[in-house]
Amino acid sequence: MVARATQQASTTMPPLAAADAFRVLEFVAGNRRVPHSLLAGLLAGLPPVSPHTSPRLRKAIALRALDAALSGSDADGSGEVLRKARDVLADPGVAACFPDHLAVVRDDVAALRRLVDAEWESLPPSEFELEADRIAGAGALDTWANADQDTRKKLRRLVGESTAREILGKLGQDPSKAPQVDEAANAASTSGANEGDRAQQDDEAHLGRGKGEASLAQEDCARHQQEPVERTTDARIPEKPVTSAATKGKEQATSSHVTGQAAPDHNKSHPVTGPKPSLMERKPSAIVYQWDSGDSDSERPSHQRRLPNYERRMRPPPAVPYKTRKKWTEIQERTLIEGVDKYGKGNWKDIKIAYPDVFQDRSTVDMKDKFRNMGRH
DNA sequence: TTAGGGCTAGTG
DNA sequence: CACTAGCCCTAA
Repeated sequence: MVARATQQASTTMPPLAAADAFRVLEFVAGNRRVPHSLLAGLLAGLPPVSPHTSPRLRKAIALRALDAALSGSDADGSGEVLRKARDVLADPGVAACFPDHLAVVRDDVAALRRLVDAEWESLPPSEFELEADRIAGAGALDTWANADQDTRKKLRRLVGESTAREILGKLGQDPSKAPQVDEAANAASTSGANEGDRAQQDDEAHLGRGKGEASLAQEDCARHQQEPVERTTDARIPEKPVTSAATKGKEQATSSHVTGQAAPDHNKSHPVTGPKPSLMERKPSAIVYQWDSGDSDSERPSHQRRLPNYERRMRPPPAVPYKTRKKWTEIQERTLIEGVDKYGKGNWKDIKIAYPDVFQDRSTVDMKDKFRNMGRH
């Protein structure tokens, strides 16, 4: 399966850029649950990666070597395990990864194992995880708050519709709140300065996170990386195949349901196609393979740990997202008219650039649509 | 980037 | 139910 996966990757996907290969490897190598054989398969399928840029990767590789050395039994008292571990630690590159204490405990296998466990636990988060945290995790509100409309669109693609809604909701654009509340908030904060505060409070309240920033994210990620490996049966990335003429027609027919809720599907006889593919949103049809977790495995020394059983289990489809609508303020309407007077109808880009504050959360298409609506009466 | 077609949440 | 405003999608 590993072989198949890597083969798949190398044949059906464009070759990974070195930087991306690095991220993949950095992420996978640092997950202790991923067996070394699997990592080796991955390495074979990726462009060459230099570990030198990432402490996490360096350390993960060193820890894997130590794990391998410590995996044998030392019950026979031959000292074989200890000798292997010493060999590994003799490598200055490995020793450099553990400046603190690990290199000191060279003749106590049990202590060494405990320390290796601790080192795994404290492995810094991968770039993937940090980035995910920035766009959909603890840092999401900041990132989204500072993103312009186009960037938000991209973010939305990445995190998926329901997560995007959740984040926007926390940013104070919650569609479930009464519109006048939204209006009031709008009027009160032309600058949006207090949005951040409120967002942060919301974030902490909703996510149960009271601690601060970077360290928090790190903790979070460190924890996640030791969590179960999930994998859908449909793990191949290109969810949306190259659009052929035939599928285009279908798509057009259904596309507008995409953002709508539980598409009523009236008068359309074909099956409802899912929302735009997102890298982070779960497909309703996805099947999850998951390590079963509920045991006290972490209490055992690493060499006695078993890889948990691989268990197939269905996940329910994600909650159906709702749409956010933002009413145009009077200022925006007036400015739009002024802009059209000044720059001419159709030069939406110019108008947007001319009044960046007013149209910060409006795309040029929004402006075009609004002007069309305004002209209808 | 823009124009235009079309869908739908929200409102009365 | 009808209508409108806001938004999305695609072609050009």
